[in-house]
Amino acid sequence: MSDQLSLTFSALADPTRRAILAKLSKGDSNVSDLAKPFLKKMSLPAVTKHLKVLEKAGLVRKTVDAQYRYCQLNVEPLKKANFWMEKYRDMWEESFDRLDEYLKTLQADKINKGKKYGKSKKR
Amino acid sequence: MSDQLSLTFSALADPTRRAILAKLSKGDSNVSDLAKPFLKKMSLPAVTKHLKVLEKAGLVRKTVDAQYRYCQLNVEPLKKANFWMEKYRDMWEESFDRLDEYLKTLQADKINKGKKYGKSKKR
DNA sequence: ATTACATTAAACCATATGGTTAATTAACCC
DNA sequence: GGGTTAATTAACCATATGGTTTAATGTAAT
Repeated sequence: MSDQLSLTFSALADPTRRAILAKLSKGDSNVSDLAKPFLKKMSLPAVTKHLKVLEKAGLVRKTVDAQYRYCQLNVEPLKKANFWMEKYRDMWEESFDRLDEYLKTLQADKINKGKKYGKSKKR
Repeated sequence: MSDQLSLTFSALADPTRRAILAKLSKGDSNVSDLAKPFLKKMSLPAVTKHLKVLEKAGLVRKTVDAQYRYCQLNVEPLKKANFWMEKYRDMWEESFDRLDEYLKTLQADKINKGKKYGKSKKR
C-alpha cells in the first residue's frame, strides 16, 4: 500500500507500539509476556493488531516455537527513518546554535544591566 | 488527541507531507507555490489538509501577509523524534558491525576456498 | 481424551484519514 | 465596485485505524 518509510513512521505514530519496541529492545519476548503491561489498557487482540502493524513495517519479526511466537526487534527500518531525518539535522542544530546564542545574549544583557554604566552590546 | 511524538510521526507517515517538508527546507513559501508540484496528483484543498496536519504537529508555521500564507518549516518536532530514535542508534550501528563482520567472514571464506588445502572455518 | 493455554481470526463499531467538488472568505487590482 | 487570485471551509465519500467481544486454532499437559 504505502512505501516503506511511510509504513515505518506510521507504525511509530502510536505510544503503545513505541512501548512495545522499547520493551523488545531489552530482549525478545513472546506475545503474552509482551502484552502483559498493556492488558489494563486494552485487550490481547488489540496488542496482536499492534504487533501486526509493527511486523508489516518490518520493525518486528516473529519466530514460531510450539504455541509461542517470539518477537524480535529489527532496527533496520529505524535506521532508514533516521537516515531520512538526517537531512534536517543541520537545521535543528543550527537552531540550537541560535538558541545558544540567544541565551548568551540574555546573559550578556543581564550583566550589562548589572553594570551602572554598561554599554549595550553590539550584535 | 495524541501526544506530540505520535503527531509528529503520524505527520511524517505520508510522502506528500514529507515532500512538502523537503520543499520548505529550501525556503519559505506560500501555499500556492508550495502546492504547485502536487496539483497533478491532487487538488489544492487536499494540500491545505496536509498542511493542517503538519501545522498540528508543529512542523509548519504560517504567517499571514495579505492574501498569502507563508509557510515555514519548524524542525523542533523532528529534533524530538530524532531524540526518541537515538535510543536505538546503538542497535543499528551494532547490526552494521555485525554485517561488517559477516562480510569479512565471507571474504575469509573466499580466500579459504581459493587455497587448495583450506580448512573450513569454525563458527 | 480432555482440558488449559497461546495466539489469531472474525465480525462489528466509532472515529480518523485522504481525497473529491462546490462554495466561501478575504485581499488585491483596475 | 467588479473581477481575479489565494486560501480555506463545507459536505461528502471510501477506506484505514484502533478498539471491542466472541470464536477458532494449534499445542501442551494431565
